[in-house]
Amino acid sequence: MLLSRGIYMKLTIGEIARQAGVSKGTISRVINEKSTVAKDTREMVLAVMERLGYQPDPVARELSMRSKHTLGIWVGAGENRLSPYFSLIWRALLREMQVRATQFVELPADITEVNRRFDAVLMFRCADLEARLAALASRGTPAVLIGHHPGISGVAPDDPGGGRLAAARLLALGHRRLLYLNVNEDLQWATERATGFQSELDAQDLAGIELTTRRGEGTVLGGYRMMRDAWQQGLRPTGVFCAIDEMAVGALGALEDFGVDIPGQVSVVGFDGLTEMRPGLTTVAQDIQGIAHEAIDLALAAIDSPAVIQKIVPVSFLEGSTLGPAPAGKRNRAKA
Amino acid sequence: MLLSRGIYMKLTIGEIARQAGVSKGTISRVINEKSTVAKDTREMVLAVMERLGYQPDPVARELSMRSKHTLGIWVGAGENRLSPYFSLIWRALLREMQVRATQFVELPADITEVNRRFDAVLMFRCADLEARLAALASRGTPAVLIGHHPGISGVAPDDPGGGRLAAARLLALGHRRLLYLNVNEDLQWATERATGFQSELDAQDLAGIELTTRRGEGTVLGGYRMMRDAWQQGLRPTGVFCAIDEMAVGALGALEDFGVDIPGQVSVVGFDGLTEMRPGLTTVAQDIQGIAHEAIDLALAAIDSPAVIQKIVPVSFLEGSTLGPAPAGKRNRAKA
DNA sequence: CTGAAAGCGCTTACAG
DNA sequence: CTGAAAGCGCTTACAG
Repeated sequence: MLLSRGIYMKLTIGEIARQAGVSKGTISRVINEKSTVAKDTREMVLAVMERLGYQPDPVARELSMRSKHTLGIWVGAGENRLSPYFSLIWRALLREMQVRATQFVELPADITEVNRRFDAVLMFRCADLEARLAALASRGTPAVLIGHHPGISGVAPDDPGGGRLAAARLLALGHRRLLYLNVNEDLQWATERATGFQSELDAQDLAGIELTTRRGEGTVLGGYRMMRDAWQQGLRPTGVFCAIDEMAVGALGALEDFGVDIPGQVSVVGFDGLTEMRPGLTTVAQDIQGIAHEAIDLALAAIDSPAVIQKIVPVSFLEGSTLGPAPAGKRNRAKA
Repeated sequence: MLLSRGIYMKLTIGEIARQAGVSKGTISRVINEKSTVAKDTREMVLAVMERLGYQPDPVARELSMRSKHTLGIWVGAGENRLSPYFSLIWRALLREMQVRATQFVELPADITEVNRRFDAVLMFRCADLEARLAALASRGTPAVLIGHHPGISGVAPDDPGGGRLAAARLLALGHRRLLYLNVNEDLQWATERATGFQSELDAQDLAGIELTTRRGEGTVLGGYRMMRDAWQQGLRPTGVFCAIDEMAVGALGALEDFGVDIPGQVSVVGFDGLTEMRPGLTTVAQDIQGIAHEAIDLALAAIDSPAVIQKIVPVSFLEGSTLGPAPAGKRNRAKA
């Protein structure tokens, strides 16, 4: 449909207002779902927007709506920015800030270069966390962590719960000989996933449970090597739980190379929910968008109050094609 | 330093203008490096901005500057959005659009859901490219490709040149027994990298060159498996060139598992420049930011003109620790 | 070389 | 329930 002022004119709230015969304020109220618009008016406006394919301009919304706050995201040198998980959480944060009309800026790794004032800063867990927190504290800038750490607001997935979930599902399917592939660094989330897994095994206290734990590099290659070595050394788990999906992908690769039937002989469960990496992967999924949402909430809250709030976002079990019942006849039988 | 209107006030151009004793217009001209500002004025303004740690608000700039155009990025279902390369190009595009004050929006995978009008759309190469181009053409929306394709504007790295570069370096270091690990899909860039590599070998026409090519999955695991199998089958290249860095990382892993000295016995060269994945990786690096820059240029140009422009962005050779001279005594010697 | 003013597209008190 | 108007922080003709 031709717009009256020329086809290349950007569609704005003004044009919608004109065609709908109401004021721009009313259009805005419809967009923002304010309750103060008459039903008829609302529907008429929506129809016009629909007909013209109008979408409000996010940049203008942001400038107009925003809280006057600037949030920084501080990615240090340590994080693996190329990891799939990081890529997802990053995009989730962007999307969230756009929706919340909050300005965000990426800080340089070296904070001494930062001249600009930030109302709050979002960080990821990293090796030099303490130093960074000190740097922020000395500037009086509140910090919020994706992860958790004593004395600072943060949001993290339910790592222990995820570990328990994985254990419960494996046990319910009859798996007794279990292998846990962990990362070789002492990372808090890794510890919690392991602890959760173990606690569920303890809680169920079934006969014949055998758990072997191995540690290695938290990558596809790391998972591959651990699984390959374990198998070569005669370990014959029926259920494998991996601290992160990358390792699960590697472990699956190794099992495939041995001609092992999945999930006929061995079931594999990962953690994070990156099924895009490996369609059909069974995994404990993080709610990445939810975490991003909470992180922004916490950051905004931290500007006004020094209260430390730690949020846990639930995880869910994504059942794919790499999980099945333990092979018949092997249940409860001791390792060869 | 305390701002006169309260410490929590957002620092704006108005405050800088007030403290510098000039108008907002002048501040803006300094920010934008217009040549029409007196040297003294400029320096004074810069000093004030520096002292206060002022940074212009990108959102306001965008709203005020922008070309009135909306660019869409169309990521289909096909791309591996979790790949490191995708993650980097995505962030580069974001940054570029921010700098260029161009509005951008991600389109849903299914274009029939798109009601909104886009002035141009940026796409990546994918399986259903033709169908997508047709969909855009029927709407009269110009498309620009990251990659290249007949009849459509696009920007791509110099894939053939990169292949040649890799070959030239390996040859110059005395490597004669070469292995090329390629992806198992017929992707244009893969073909061009291979062709470039081969063409340099042909051009130099040295004695004793042996090139083996293998194809496999374009992942770390794929590279690992190809290298492992090749080695197990007795292939003893001194130089390995991989179509993408992921494969190089995998190949290096396999060689490590065999206890092969790198680069003493074998040199490995990747493609893309993802040294973050593997510090010290020798690789043909793409200029990702440059590609993003050109892509936006082309998209903006496509709005005004139907001309088809194909841009090639140069690559560079990143010399890391996985490249060295061919082992002495093995040069020019035939394979065992 | 610089200032005053209009404008980017939207939101939101303030009236009515 | 709705309109008119001011404002978000910046840029850019237009004068001078």
